[in-house]
Amino acid sequence: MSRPQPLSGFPELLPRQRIVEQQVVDHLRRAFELHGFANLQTRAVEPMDQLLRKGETSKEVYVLRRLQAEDTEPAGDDALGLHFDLTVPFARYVLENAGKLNFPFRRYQIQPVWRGERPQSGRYREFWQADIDIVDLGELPAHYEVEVALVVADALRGLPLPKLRMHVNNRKLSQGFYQGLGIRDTEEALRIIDKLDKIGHDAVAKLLIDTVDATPEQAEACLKLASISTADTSFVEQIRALGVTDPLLDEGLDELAAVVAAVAAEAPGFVVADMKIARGLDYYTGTVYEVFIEGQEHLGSVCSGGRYDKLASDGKHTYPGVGLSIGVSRLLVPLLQSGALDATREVPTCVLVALANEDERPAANALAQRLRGRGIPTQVSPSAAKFGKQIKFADKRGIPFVLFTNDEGTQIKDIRSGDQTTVDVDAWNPPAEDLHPTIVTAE
RNA sequence: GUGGUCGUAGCUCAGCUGGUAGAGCACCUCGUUGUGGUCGAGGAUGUCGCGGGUUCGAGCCCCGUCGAUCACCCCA
Repeated sequence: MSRPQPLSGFPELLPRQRIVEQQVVDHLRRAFELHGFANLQTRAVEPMDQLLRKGETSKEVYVLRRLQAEDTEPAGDDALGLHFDLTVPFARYVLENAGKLNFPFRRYQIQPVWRGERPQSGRYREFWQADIDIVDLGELPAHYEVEVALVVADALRGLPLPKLRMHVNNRKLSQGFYQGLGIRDTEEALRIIDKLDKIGHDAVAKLLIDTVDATPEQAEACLKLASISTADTSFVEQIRALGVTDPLLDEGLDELAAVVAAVAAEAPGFVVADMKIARGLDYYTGTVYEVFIEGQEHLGSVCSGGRYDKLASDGKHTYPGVGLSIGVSRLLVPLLQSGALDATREVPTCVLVALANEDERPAANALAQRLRGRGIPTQVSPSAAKFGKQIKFADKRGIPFVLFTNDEGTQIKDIRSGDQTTVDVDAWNPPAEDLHPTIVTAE
């Protein structure tokens, strides 16, 4: 029997990597709660018709099937599929609980999602998303499009990550511009522009001409727009200078300028208005966001989202929303695997209580419990082996302190420096940075 | 889902035109018989991803499969 091999697209972490992930998630959670977002957890499955509502994403869904199901059993819309994001389940949850929720409602949700795609670096079949959304009843004020961007900027700040950049656009702006130009199928035009980075200027021009019947001049104007990218609100003048007018364009310009101005003020250097951001998902109707790791753009967006006006609607009421989803796995797994991110140790343990002989175990347990009582993670040595072995046990795991009991009383040794001093167990505290493992970045 | 490349010890890798496996690091023991890391000596380790085929003989050739990775697709 050979060793089991990993399953493609289902990454699993080692303990010290998981410590990093856990701390990042804790950080995000604290930040979201500081902004007043309540936590929510939704079930892993949704009915297929809910998941397929957006049409094109259908092929990515993992379908759930009973082992004992008969082949004759229908696997249609009443079948269950694993959710592929957290926005669609949330929209369903809002509709289901509309009567019990207070609007505007803000929530965060940190859960795994599943997609049946072929894995690549940064692309997984099971991965974690950290999602925030704000939904309202009927109308959603535009200022929430500013707020969610600020929350994410705040949440990502202070994490030991490479430089991140948020690219923002507004669908009204792009579609208004295309409309003003006289292009009919503005949705399709948007999808084509979204390919700009991948297939290049000329191929996009050709597609626009072939697919949406754009004239060469219209195609050129679309590409001109897409080339605009500014870190402040100067994009407004640049777009005005292109001479296209449309009411929808005006709306988009105002909304995007508000987002960019606010985020640039709050998190300098973080945001950039980027007219070629379009987003694949077709339910977005206003601001769209994509965050990239600078220099790692090939990984794709590590956080994205936007405003959606009609995702949650029961026919009578509509609950427009805006939200962003951080791809926790995409952000962390490549950094963990390359060693760019690591933890100071692989266990929570701060102190190892050494054992002189097995008879002392009850006393050692009591000693450990006193440290734990003051919040110091402590474990007792697995055996009364030679002290050198016991120190090695701690060293291999990165446990910084070993406690000995000898003629001099209780002594704590910092095994990094070798310093060993007699201490009062009920008064001793490790340096704050040693109490819990922390994240370290490779140079 | 489609196509390309790759898969040898825990890790990084070597292995000639097919002749039944090696290095460095890590690990274990001892020197140092109850305070680790250095140094020295010694030791253990693989169904060569898995399954099948060709051959007197396969780590090496062929087919399949699984995994890794890249591109497409799509997206966090």
